[in-house]
Amino acid sequence: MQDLRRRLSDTVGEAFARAGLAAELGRVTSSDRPDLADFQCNGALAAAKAEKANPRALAERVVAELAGSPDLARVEIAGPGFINLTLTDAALAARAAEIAADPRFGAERVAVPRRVIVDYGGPNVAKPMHVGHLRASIIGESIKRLFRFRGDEVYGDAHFGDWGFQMGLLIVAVAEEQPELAFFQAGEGPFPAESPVSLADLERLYPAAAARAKSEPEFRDLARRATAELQAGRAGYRALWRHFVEVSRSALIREFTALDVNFDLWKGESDADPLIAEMVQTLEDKGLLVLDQGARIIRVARDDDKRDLPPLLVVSSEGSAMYGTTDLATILDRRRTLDPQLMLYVVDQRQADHFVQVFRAAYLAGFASEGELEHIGFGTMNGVDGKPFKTREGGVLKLHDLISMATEKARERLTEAGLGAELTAEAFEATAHKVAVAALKFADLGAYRGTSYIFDLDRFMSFEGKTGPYLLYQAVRIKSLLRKAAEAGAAAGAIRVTEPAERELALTLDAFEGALAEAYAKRAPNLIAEHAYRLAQAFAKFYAACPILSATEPERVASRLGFVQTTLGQLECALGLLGIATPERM
RNA sequence: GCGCCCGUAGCUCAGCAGGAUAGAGCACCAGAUUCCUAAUCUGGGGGCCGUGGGUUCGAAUCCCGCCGGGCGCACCA
Repeated sequence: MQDLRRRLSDTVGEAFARAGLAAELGRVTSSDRPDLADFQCNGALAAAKAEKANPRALAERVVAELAGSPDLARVEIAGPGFINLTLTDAALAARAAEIAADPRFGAERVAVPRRVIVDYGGPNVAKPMHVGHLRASIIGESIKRLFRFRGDEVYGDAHFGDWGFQMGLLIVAVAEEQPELAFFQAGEGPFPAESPVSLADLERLYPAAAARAKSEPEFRDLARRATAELQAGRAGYRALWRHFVEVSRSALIREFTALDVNFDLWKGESDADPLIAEMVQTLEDKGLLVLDQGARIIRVARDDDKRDLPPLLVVSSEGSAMYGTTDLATILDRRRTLDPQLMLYVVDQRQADHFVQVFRAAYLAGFASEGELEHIGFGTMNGVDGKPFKTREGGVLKLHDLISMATEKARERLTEAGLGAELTAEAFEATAHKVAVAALKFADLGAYRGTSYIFDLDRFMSFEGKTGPYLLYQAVRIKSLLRKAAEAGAAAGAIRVTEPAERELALTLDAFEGALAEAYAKRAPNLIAEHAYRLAQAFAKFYAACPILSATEPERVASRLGFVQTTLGQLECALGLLGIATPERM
């Protein structure tokens, strides 16, 4: 069940072929001039360039071949040779009816599903999530949902940062504060089952230790040795480390759940550790490892590189694994377990070079084929001053505090609207939370992921304009209308298209598939956000222009209720792909 | 220094497989409600698309230079 754009592309493509031109030129797009037509084809212009012919004359030939197409009310040539296509109301109504009957609201599936791992979120042991994690979580979650909806078999992996130097830092920090702990004794244990540290301890110890490591080489070396010993399997360190991981993970899951971000896999960097020794041997056997300044590296530069790409560091001069090492071993691990056809890394754009290094190393080692690994980079979130987001005191804002701020603002707005009186305290709180999450997510996903954006809570939380709350409002208004319809015993029926607002709504509903297809191809959720907003707007127009329950004829009520129901379904579907849930009232 | 990204309306951002009059939201101005959530809708003003060249019948979009901003450049992730 294709969308109108695809069907028209086929029709017009055939007309191009019959006119002796390339069928690919028949590509149809939605009209740039909705006042003139529904769709357009610019193929005659491209054909004219190739054939050195008059574009209007070529367009005439194509249009002649289109004569008699039953769905087209008008076919016109405009300007230098645009072919403008206008559908009949009946064809539009038929398509709307298809969408209404479709549990996928007009969206298609990929022809050949792939197994895909989306690696996102990037939480770390001992580090509370901060605003920097917001984008990775929001964008990754949306891409995961989009790929899954398109029909791929998708696994979201949190890829927990639970290995490497920061663990050594924590171990020496705890050892310094509580040297009497059993964990620091040699031997195989047993070791205490209770964690000697709380989340607050970890959050206090880690930044202090990280800062000290920068200024005190002795301390840094101590931590490096601890890291190496942990990775070598020292039992006490392992036992202590497991406590760090558990304390951190349970806190992180709470944070992610608040954002409606859910992972299928909580694999950590440590899971790749058992593979490292073997992997290093394999890399050695393949002749990829080179000893350089005491470290073992893989050279990944290529002749046609425009700059000097540093090698991938596989084993540090201390003998420990680096994040590139675990990333590489993780690819090997995934190859052996899930064997995905695609791995998407939703990570800050600033790590682009790192991923180029890791991916090339993986290709060289034969752990993946060219094109199976993809870095989905994103820009930073900046403050209203245009600089990376900071708290008023200049520190990094915790994600938890950010969500609290947004929720508080949502409560204020809802109270202003008098919603507090209508809902139970519990329902009010749930709604406020939904509004807050919608505001944050829509603001983030509304902009193209690659560019940085300015975080302005007041703007995001506005109930007017291109915001999450506006979209929720439209959905809520529809739900309210449908409740009234149910009370009145009115039901949706055959869809008819008569009013201009109905035409526009039908065309917008049809555009869902195109938006999703492009969002999928470009890994760009902002296109879904854009569609959701257009749909909400088209509905608002329809709602203002067309009486629904109070329409005079029962057929019209039924038809319009069909539009209403379908709009709600597609809107909630689109918002769902953005990770946004709608409340019942607001 | 080398490389990557960005520069579009007062502000925040789309558009960039070249194509008609460059769009949206906010802000500003003017309207609309006996009726389904007006937290809405309608209309209006506002732009040498950073800049200078080039390719093309046609450039915000492609190529080159320059200016301005952000970021990255192995033993932290």
